[in-house]
Amino acid sequence: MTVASIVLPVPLDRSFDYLLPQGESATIGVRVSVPFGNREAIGIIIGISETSELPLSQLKQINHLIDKESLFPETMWKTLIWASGYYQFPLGEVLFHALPVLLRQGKPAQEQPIWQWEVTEAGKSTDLASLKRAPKQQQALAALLKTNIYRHQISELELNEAAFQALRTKKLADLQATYPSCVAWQTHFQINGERLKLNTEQATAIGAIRSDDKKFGVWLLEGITGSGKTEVYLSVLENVLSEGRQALVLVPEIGLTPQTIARFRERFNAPVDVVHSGLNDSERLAVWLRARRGETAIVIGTRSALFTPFKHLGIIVIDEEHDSSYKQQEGWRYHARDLAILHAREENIPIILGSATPAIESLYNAQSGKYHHLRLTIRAGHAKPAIQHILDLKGLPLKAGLAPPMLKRMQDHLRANNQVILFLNRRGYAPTLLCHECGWIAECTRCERYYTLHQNQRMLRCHHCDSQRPIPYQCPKCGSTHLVPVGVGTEQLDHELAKHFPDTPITRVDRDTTSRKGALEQHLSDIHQGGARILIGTQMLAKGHHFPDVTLVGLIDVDGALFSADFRAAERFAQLYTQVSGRAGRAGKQGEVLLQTHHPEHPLLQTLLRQGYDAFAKEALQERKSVFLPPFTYHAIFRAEDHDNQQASLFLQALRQLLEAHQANDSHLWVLGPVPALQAKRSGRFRWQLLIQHPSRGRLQQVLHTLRSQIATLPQAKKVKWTLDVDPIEG
DNA sequence: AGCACGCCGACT
DNA sequence: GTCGGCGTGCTC
Repeated sequence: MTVASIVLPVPLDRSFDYLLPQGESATIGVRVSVPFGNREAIGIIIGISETSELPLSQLKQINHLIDKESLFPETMWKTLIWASGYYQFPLGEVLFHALPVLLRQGKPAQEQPIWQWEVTEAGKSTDLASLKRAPKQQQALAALLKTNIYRHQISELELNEAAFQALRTKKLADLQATYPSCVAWQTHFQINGERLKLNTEQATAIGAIRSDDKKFGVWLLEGITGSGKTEVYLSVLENVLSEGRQALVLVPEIGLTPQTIARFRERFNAPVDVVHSGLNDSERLAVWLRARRGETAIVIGTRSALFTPFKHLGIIVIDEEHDSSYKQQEGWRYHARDLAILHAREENIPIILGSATPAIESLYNAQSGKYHHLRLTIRAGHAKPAIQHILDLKGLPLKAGLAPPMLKRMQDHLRANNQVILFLNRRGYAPTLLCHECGWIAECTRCERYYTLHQNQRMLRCHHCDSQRPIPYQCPKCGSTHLVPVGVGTEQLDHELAKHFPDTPITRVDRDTTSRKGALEQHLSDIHQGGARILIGTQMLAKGHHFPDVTLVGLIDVDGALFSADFRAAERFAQLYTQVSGRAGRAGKQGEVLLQTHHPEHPLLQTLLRQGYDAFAKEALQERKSVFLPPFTYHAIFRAEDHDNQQASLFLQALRQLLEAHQANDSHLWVLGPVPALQAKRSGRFRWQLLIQHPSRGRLQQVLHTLRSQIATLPQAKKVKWTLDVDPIEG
């Protein structure tokens, strides 16, 4: 009897043993259908043996095997097993997460056929006139006599499915499965088009990576905006692809711009597959299969594209490696950049981390020699660096959060026929609605957070749980009708500027104006075509896009980032600031960046503006070192939530007690909490968290591991919803 | 996670 | 009298 250990997509940290059907053989990594409880489930075999901890008579038998060979390349398998341990997340859920949806559902790991209608012999010899009483069928048959018709094209040809089905019952036409034919791209690989002329820095970077591109190595490519990072990626890829090896390119969630994709497609005479949110499940599976068979040369995609299996992967590129969208923020909280590095090591291939503003962690790794550090400091073309000003708000009269000098500069830039971008990281009209008589503030009771006033929708909305209610006419406490908005959001900025610049078209880009599908793209193309002169946006406008006619960038409220409780807020601000100021004034036009703050003397601002991102990062690293923060220590956060305010806190307190036993013989183990989470109450649930810190990653892992096995014995654990976040990026 | 079993409140 | 609420327990 053969016993198979099987994991399932359930939050259980264990496998289940099943008997293999008589005469069948199986290997690790294949899917099976098994009876599980009183339902049927898809599982993945993780081990084969002759024995089980249970008597064989108690084991159920596998219903059937779905795959003949493992769905996971050897290296991917190792990476995923490691990741399950490192992130303390059940292996079954990790493995299923790494598969396309259709494979999770048990669909065969084969290309879905494309169905096409074709005419039968009987159909060919049929007189069209005989169908004159069924005009639709007549048209359909006439069309089929000319050429086969793909099922998905029927509506485009103004024919209908029913007509074809009728022809089938008459045996005049039939459906035929076809599979896209494939020619090996390697045999006629070619590099297209003219290469841009490289500057010395680019040539050096390319040379360095190329000379070492057969083995593992992490290359931190730090290149200022406009310094030609993409050109470096492309040139390095030339080498890899010409040897018949494949490439994986990861981009941030909103960084997948058509221009970037076009550059990869244009350069190589080889198939480039893009995994984006617009793909349906079968298209995703198709990319997965093509990559696995080696039929695609390059896969470009966001975080989850990391799990694409390749026949012969030659290199990984992580663009904008500092971007927080590489960290999964729910369920299995993995970091795609960190896992990609691990995977590259497993594959023994190079990995390039590209950014204008590398993560502090990455710079630290470069400094300590773990990564190679390459710099691109020369901006292409004639663009001069932007002029930077700090605008001290103290004592200035503000109009919708704008100081007079800001309005003046906007006026100047608009007169010169340029575009202006204003960043304000707060959507809605005003962050609070206040009663002028008694001081009452409109608050979402489920989250204990202020409602944001949305004037256009005539609603109060909670930005934490997304609940909404009508704007009250009277104060519910004192009955006064004198309710006033306090603070400024993008919507209000929009209103005010429309009054101030009545003839200037304004576009606002935030979650409210881009929630409709395709709306963001529409806004962006408007901006590009010059249809908007003033652009108002939250952070989402900053990433990945550049607008050549923008010469003035205004940051409306910088103080929030300077005095945040989250130690990473300053880093994120510095990255945003550097990215946007790098984009001001390309194409030979002088750019200008204007920062509004009440704290112009703040050392962080001073360093950033006078000496740039690298100097800022050095100081930030020093500071983190002195207060024992990452990357000098490692963090893990237990979060718990419950409807009852007590339970989550009690559970974490119990955890803390377990930790105290570890602390007794390990003075480096720090425990902070339990404390209420940043959003202490959300959607009616009370949220608490417990931070664990240790200077040794391995030691922290051991502690987490034992802790997790102990949790099962805690009675409090069953009452609350808890999660563990290893290497959290939000406090 | 599902899904069943099980024991208490408002209803055709 | 039942339908159904979600607490608890189990899954080879």
